Amino acid sequence: MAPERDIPDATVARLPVYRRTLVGLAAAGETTVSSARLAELAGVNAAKVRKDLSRLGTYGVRGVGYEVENLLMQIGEVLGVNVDAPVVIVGMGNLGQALARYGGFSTRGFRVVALTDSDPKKIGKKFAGLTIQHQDDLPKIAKDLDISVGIITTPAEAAQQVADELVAVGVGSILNFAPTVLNVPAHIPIRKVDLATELQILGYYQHRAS
Amino acid sequence: MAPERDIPDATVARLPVYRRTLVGLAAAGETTVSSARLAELAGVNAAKVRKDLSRLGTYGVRGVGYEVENLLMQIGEVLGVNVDAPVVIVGMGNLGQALARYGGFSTRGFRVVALTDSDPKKIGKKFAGLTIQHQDDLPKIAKDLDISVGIITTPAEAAQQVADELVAVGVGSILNFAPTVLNVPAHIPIRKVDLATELQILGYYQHRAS
DNA sequence: AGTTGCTCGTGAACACCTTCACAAGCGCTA
DNA sequence: TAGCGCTTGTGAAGGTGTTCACGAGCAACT
Ligand SMILES: NC(=O)c1ccc[n+]([C@@H]2O[C@H](COP(=O)([O-])OP(=O)(O)OC[C@H]3O[C@@H](n4cnc5c(N)ncnc54)[C@H](O)[C@@H]3O)[C@@H](O)[C@H]2O)c1
Ligand SMILES: NC(=O)c1ccc[n+]([C@@H]2O[C@H](COP(=O)([O-])OP(=O)(O)OC[C@H]3O[C@@H](n4cnc5c(N)ncnc54)[C@H](O)[C@@H]3O)[C@@H](O)[C@H]2O)c1
Repeated sequence: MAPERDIPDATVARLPVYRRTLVGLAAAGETTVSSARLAELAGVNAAKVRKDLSRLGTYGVRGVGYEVENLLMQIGEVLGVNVDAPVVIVGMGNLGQALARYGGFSTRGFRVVALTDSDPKKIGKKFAGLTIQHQDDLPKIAKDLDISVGIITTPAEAAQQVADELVAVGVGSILNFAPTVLNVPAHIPIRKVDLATELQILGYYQHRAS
Repeated sequence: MAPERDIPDATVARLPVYRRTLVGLAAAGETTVSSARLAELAGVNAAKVRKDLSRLGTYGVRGVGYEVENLLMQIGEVLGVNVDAPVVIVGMGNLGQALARYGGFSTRGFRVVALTDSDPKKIGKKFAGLTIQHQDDLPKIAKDLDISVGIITTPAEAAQQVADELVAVGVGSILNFAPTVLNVPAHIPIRKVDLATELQILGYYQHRAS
């Protein structure tokens, strides 16, 4: 039951990519895959794949490769994809609406179960079968639906306050789209998706090449 | 003129965060900032800030700190934020529309100048002052507007094809939102923004904590 | 000018990650 | 059972990134 502990961060970050690749292979009817092939499809080095997978306690078969289904199950176990985590999206502007309508969550172990906003004009509107509720009702929503993940898509100025509210109602992890650094207790995992930062990084490499 | 070469990847990835922080400080009327303060606001270690900034050839003043305006200019120079890079968004679905309406590009050196899609029903629609054009017209668009950056927000299945088309018309860098690994020539910088991956990484850390 | 307090820049140590290279192991065939 | 081809798992080496710790330098005040 217990997945192996202490998987390196770099490995954890690659597991979802392996998983996605394996889902594709399984759909194509492949039953086994070598580290070399998986590496090519996932865009990484083959030795890295083997080292990563060995961290799971997963063992491949020498001379043959890894069993696709088995590997999928093991990675799913480690990532917790097999449990369905309830998600709330806070801030139903441009981005929040796009996320609410996105269908790619369900196959990855996440289910958007609530949408909130602080703008009275938005309350009551529907997206993808859910009604936007007021941010002030978050405590009740979180309790009723046992919210586990919070996604922040508010303007940067409101993001810290929203993060505090999410932590207060017991959310277990946070994904932040607002371009600002958030302070949360150390035990709450938090990650950011920062489009503008990515573009600027690209800017550097392109700029430098010329 | 020439910025220092060979800035480590890890440093480059942090420069946009420093920049954003400095913009905030400048707006608040601060003229100098210490590495300790900048570190706290940017959520990193102070020694790291100093090492990063020393890579720019930027010099602070001992006993005082760094001059905010000067630092902003230097980072902007390195990132190429001071030139206005024309951007095309390919795939005007949920996400593409949200990005098209997003106002945060202009202050970071990027300007969305064209939107394309392959769905005839979407051609001609307007977003944020731009009209969606057909993907087949990309060569002409790229030439006329001197497109420098391509953002891919199509379904994963179409992403590689779109990437090839972007490369063919001479785009200088690519930002990919589709959950798939893209193959592009080595000289084209490419980065991905992968929401589902981020959620799964969070899943691991949350799962593990329990 | 001398002293004090603060902050930078950086060498050195450490931790983490990647890559190479190869022995060990598996399945298949004869 | 022996031999062969293929692929894994991992020790070791090399590289990158982080953090510590401290000398050096500037400003301000006496
Ligand atoms: N739209 C994009 O493509 C894009 C791209 C990159 C980053 N971002 C970032 O994502 C965030 C959202 O962007 P957007 O374009 O959707 O902005 P938006 O202004 O369209 O939407 C923000 C929403 O948050 C709500 N809100 C504000 N304060 C709130 C609070 N305290 N509690 C709950 N809801 C609150 C607003 O009512 C609004 O509906 C911003 O931080 C932006 O910088 C957006
Ligand atoms: N919407 C989200 O919140 C979200 C979140 C994470 C990832 N993504 C990813 O971003 C991508 C877009 O998501 P979406 O929800 O906007 O999808 P969507 O289906 O709403 O939009 C895709 C658009 O791309 C267009 N398109 C398809 N093939 C094309 C081609 N060859 N050339 C040009 N345009 C083409 C379609 O006509 C459509 O308008 C997907 O890969 C999705 O997995 C989306």
